[in-house]
Amino acid sequence: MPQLNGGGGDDLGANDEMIAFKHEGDHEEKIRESAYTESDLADLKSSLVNESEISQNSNSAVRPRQHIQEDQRIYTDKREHLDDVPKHQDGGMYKASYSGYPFLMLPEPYLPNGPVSPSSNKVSVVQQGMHPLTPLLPYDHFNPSAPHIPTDVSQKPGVHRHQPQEISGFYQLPQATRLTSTDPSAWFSHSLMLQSGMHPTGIPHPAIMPPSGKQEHDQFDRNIYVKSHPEAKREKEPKKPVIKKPLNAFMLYMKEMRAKVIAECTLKESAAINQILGRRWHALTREEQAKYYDLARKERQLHMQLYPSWSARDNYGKKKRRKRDKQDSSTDPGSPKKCRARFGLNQQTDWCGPCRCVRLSLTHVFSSNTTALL
DNA sequence: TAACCTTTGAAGAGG
DNA sequence: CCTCTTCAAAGGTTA
Repeated sequence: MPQLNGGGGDDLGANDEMIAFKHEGDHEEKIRESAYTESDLADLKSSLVNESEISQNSNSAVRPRQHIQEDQRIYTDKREHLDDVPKHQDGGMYKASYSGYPFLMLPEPYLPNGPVSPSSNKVSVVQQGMHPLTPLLPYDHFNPSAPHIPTDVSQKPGVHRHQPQEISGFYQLPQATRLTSTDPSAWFSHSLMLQSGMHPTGIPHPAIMPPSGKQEHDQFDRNIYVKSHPEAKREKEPKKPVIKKPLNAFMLYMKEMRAKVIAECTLKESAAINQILGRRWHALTREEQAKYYDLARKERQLHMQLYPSWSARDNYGKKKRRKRDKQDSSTDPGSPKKCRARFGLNQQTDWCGPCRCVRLSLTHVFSSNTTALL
């Protein structure tokens, strides 16, 4: 997979973004689908969804190299477009206040009472009664009224003590929830967080996980490890808390949209939900995706500042994996993804539940997008 | 009980 | 430089 400019590039998207459904079988599915007679509206819609994806992706997910390069050229345009977004947002979008998230400031369209961007209505990220990104932002445990605000910022060498102006602007706390300290660096104390899994405000950072890696919501408040048995813990040798990877754009999108898809679909199986979300992700406009790329970029920036010495490599091997036989699911009859390929559109009664739901969801996506576009 | 499944994207490793 | 692998989330499923 082509690499983004991880350094100064500060990308908003991945280079292969235009190569949709790189995973096995999608190309095959598309071919099969296009071969079917469009006997019902749902099928038509579904096909058109794929067509739109295909057209975005130069007609196929599996193509000769020159086509891929073409994609990358196209994608470069997209990147340029995406790169523009934060520039616009620097003008103040991210200075908008947002309660519940300590670091990331959100563009106005995200605000519960803020203006709604007309471009953001296709797959709305705004949810009733809550901040639209609340479900995806892992920091909703943040308690601005935390009594403990350390005045002593860790002097650990190598840790950035002063947030760049850009960051402090981006991560400016909302008025109602702002800490009494006006020094953003006071929010971040690397050594403190590493030692205790806690944010210097006394609030644990979501990226910090117990060595077990297992999330225990009652103890961690989402991702945050809080020792419940300090004595017992003390006996064990102090293991370094696991600092998780920052979430990428799609992960942020999934966090936000998962509940919505589950509600629409009654499914809870994450594998199926994620398939739906993956397709919906591709159905998003560039602008809509740009929001998440931008959020992810800021996540990475924040993560880098919080844990300058952290590397993704640190977590390699943390998960014990069974023999990952990376089987080609196109040859795996048990793969729920392949029901359409196996049974065809005309025998959807043979499809498993997840596949039926994926299809229904795609139909829904198509309807939404078409409505929005019209 | 813990890995698997499933998705995209980021990052690292290795050829 | 390119390709492959791993890990981020999540929750039902499976070994």
